[in-house]
Amino acid sequence: MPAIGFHRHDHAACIDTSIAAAERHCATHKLKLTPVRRRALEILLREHRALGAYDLLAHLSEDGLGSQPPVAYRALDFLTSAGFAHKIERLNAYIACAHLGSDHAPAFLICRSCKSVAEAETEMARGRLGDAARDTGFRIERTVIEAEGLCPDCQDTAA
Amino acid sequence: MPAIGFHRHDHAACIDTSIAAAERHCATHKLKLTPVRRRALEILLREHRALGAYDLLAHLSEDGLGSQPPVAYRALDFLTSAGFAHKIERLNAYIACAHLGSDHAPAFLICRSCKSVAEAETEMARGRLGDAARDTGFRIERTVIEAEGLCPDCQDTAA
DNA sequence: TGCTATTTGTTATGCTATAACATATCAACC
DNA sequence: GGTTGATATGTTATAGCATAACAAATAGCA
Repeated sequence: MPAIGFHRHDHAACIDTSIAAAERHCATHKLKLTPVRRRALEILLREHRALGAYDLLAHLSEDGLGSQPPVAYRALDFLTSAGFAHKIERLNAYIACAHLGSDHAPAFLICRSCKSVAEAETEMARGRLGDAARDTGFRIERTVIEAEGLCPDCQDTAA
Repeated sequence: MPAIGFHRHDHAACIDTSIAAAERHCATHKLKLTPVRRRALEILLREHRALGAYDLLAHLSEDGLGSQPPVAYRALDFLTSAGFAHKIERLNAYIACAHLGSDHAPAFLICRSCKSVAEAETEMARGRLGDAARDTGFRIERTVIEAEGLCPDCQDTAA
């Protein structure tokens, strides 16, 4: 299972590994992976794409785990706070973390054609953002780094 | 008037310069800076902060220039397409471009305390995002680069 | 002038997100 | 074991962001 990229991988194993990592992280940090939260994470992992909060809610609802928006948003708050999922600001959507367990500042490549999203890692202090922050004395706490464009497959299709 | 930063500058001159640059750009590119569009740009420049579409609409409405959401969104579409304004995805808000006229990939520093926003410039191919794109064959068309944190003033206040 | 494309006006609606309060569950402590 | 406080869930209502669709006006050009 590659950390970055649009290619295929052993998805069932990827889900199991991620859930196990989430459980370890919760045990270590005294967080509770309750049924709703765990199911939400499973759904995001299984879909393997950015889901809107209401899409997630629809899935949760099928499983009898809440039917009102706050249920989904609370689960997403937990997952994003714990680093198990990320919000894609450009899409107002949420995606399971691809490097679950490590503390990181994620970056995303978003295909405008097939809507697939790949996660990379960044260093907050690098690039112009870091330069600008240093120049002005700004203290960065969180970064949103997203690129929109065409993934390799969709470039081929277009050509 | 500095391109980057949170400090004071000659704001009236900054507005005039930007409007003039916008007019030149429209003349060159056969774009129409209609009354609504021009007023919207003036409002964004004058406010000098990120405004929600409905905030902008309220200002336009005071001037008798439309009272329904699409009016604001159309003006914003025009301004952002032309590069006269940018959307801050993290805030669902819009801000006048600080380097109006030049083609660029903007980056933003957003203070979570006072909500001020500073614009810097980036190179799309730099940093991890560019590395990841090259590694995977992804073709970047647009980037969203935003940092959230504390500006120098708010760091001082907190201390 | 008449044609066409663009812009604006307006209604209605859909998607995204949270405030507020009630209820339930859990863990720690006496 | 029961009380207490903190955390999590259920539910209603509403706020905030954005666009589809169509009608009317306006501008540029043959």
